Amino acid sequence: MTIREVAERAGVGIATVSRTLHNSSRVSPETAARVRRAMQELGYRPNTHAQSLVSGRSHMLGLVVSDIINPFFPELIQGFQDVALQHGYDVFIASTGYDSSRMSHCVGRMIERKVDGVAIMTSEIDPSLTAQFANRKVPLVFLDVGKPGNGISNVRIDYAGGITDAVGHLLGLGHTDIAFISGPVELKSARERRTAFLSALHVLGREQLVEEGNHRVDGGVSAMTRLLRGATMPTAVLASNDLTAIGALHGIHAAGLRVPEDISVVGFDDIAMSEFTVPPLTTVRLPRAELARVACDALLGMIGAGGKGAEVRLGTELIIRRSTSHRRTAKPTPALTAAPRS
Amino acid sequence: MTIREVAERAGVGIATVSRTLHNSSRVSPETAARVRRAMQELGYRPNTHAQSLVSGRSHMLGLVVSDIINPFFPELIQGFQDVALQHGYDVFIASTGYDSSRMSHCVGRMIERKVDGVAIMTSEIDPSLTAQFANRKVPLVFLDVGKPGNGISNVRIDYAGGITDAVGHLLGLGHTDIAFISGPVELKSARERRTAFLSALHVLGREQLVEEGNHRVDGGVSAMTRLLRGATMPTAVLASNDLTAIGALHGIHAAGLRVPEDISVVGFDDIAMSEFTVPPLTTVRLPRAELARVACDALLGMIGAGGKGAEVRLGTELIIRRSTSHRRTAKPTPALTAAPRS
DNA sequence: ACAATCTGTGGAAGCGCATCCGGCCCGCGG
DNA sequence: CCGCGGGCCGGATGCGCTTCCACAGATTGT
Repeated sequence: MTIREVAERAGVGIATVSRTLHNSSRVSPETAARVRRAMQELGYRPNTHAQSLVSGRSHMLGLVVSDIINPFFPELIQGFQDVALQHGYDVFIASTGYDSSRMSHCVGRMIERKVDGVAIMTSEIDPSLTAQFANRKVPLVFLDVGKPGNGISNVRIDYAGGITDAVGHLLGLGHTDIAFISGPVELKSARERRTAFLSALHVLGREQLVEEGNHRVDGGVSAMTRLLRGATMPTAVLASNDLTAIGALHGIHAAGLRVPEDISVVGFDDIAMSEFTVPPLTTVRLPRAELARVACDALLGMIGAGGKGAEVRLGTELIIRRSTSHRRTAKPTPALTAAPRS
Repeated sequence: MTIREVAERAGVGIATVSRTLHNSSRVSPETAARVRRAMQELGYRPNTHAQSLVSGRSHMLGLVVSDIINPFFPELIQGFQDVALQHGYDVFIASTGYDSSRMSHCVGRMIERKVDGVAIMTSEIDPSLTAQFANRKVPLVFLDVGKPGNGISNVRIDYAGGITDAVGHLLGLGHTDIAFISGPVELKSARERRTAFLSALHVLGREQLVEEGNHRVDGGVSAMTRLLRGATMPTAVLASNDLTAIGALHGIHAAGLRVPEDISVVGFDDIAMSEFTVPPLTTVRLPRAELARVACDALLGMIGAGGKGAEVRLGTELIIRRSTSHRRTAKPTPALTAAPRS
């Protein structure tokens, strides 16, 4: 099924078919209609590889994420795909799973497939890989870690603002023994949140409780367990992301304590699941849909205009649910609290 | 950067470069080494569009899922991609979001991009769309709903077995008032589970409580709420998938009841989150990684051999965690139970 | 010794398409 | 009535690659 067969059936030349396909004004309406009918009848589909070969563009966008299993990313992917599809682009997803060789492989494939632009929504990427894109003049959008320049844009999230809001909320509830469960230190965005926590609590002038997690549930569980065994038990815990907070919820429950009566918990991201945890999680919403839209728009803008990159800033929003409450005057011990498990 | 430049630099013909690229034995080792060095120095990458144009194959596999936000699918996607990548294939993901026009659009793009095979991991697909693939001799793998044939394979999950196990577990714990929260009736796999539940409980010879959900958390919440308001309150609830079960957990907690003391809950799927709910969810594991592997293998097999399709069956496994326990002798009412919320 | 193979290589055709360029026909002004 | 411009259209070309075919030189069998 080629353009030639369509041309034959419609009784026109192949050039006319091609023009019709692209809604060129240089085809008379009657001819166009005839061509379109022929395409319809034959079930014709243009071969994108031939199109790409001739045009040098693939109408594909690359999207690099670190872990598709992390609920943060599917929502991002969805939003990104929505925008891309609207503009006639397809999305080529690379989930690296924190594996640098796989990452490198995927970058290679993207180059071979001649993606028109790439959104790198993870900070765990080797600069030599991004350089490969830059060398080939592939527009890039980074999350947090990019420096805007020629063909490079960056979306910056105001993590510090979000953390400050969360700490303010906890302080307002009377909490002073507030612990933080951080993400992996290698992650720039995680370090940023940790730093913001520390400086937000600096006013209290005392040593702060910080445990390291891994931005996954299991890390939250073990960090929480360590916190519970510590000398000073916190009355509130702020987690670097929602998965970690869910882990904390789990850890607290396993220790026979209750949320928020005994300990308040705050997350970060507002993944879909947070609304339905037990109890529903107070968290800082990171606007993923908007992030996706902004990133995709930035990419499309650079493709179209070949223009300079830009930096876009995105704020956050505190979502108060039921995992936070006023600090209790008397701190309970596990022994005094009925274990909710039979 | 084309094959011609590489040929020039290596002092050979383009045919030799192409042969080197494909590790043809018809190139002398010395020449091959020279060519490879030239490719290295130039940072050469073959243009896949040219390759696809000439070969008619794209080395891409399509993967159709209904909702990438549903945690079931990211894990499936991950597994599928793993296998595909190992065999040198890239994956083109279409998340339809239950929108048939988007679905149709994505199918069109897959055809245009000449995918070598498609895994359709959702039953919500219009037969006319799958026919488009079949007409073009694109191998297909279905989940549950396919009839194996020429170029069509099917992976069948033993939902009935899983449901029977779950019901058996509950029966063994002394429960007799067991409710079921089904998925959407349009979904064949959901109907299958519902039917299995009904026939597994047929032995009790009484009317069964069934509420309809939507395979999402919110549907689980509202179905559970309805159940709690009903004339006979169940002592155990079986949900059609884990998301629904999580919703049930939420609904029970919101009503001031406890799991599993007051009501036992069982899910289906065993998504990653189930391990960390409060309390951890007893559920029926659907082997997603294996499902992905089997589906991808089936596809690759059909591509390679052009062979007939086959049907593969996959069993399930009951995972017992903490959301189920023995039936209490005295059923509590909400008023008698301390509401765990301040 | 010569022919018959075999090995390593290069040239050229063609995959399906977009697009440049040239040709046709119509209607207009001179 | 002729020339000329503009609106439509068709053919040729080339995108980068694979692969068929041709060919030169080396190797073997007879």
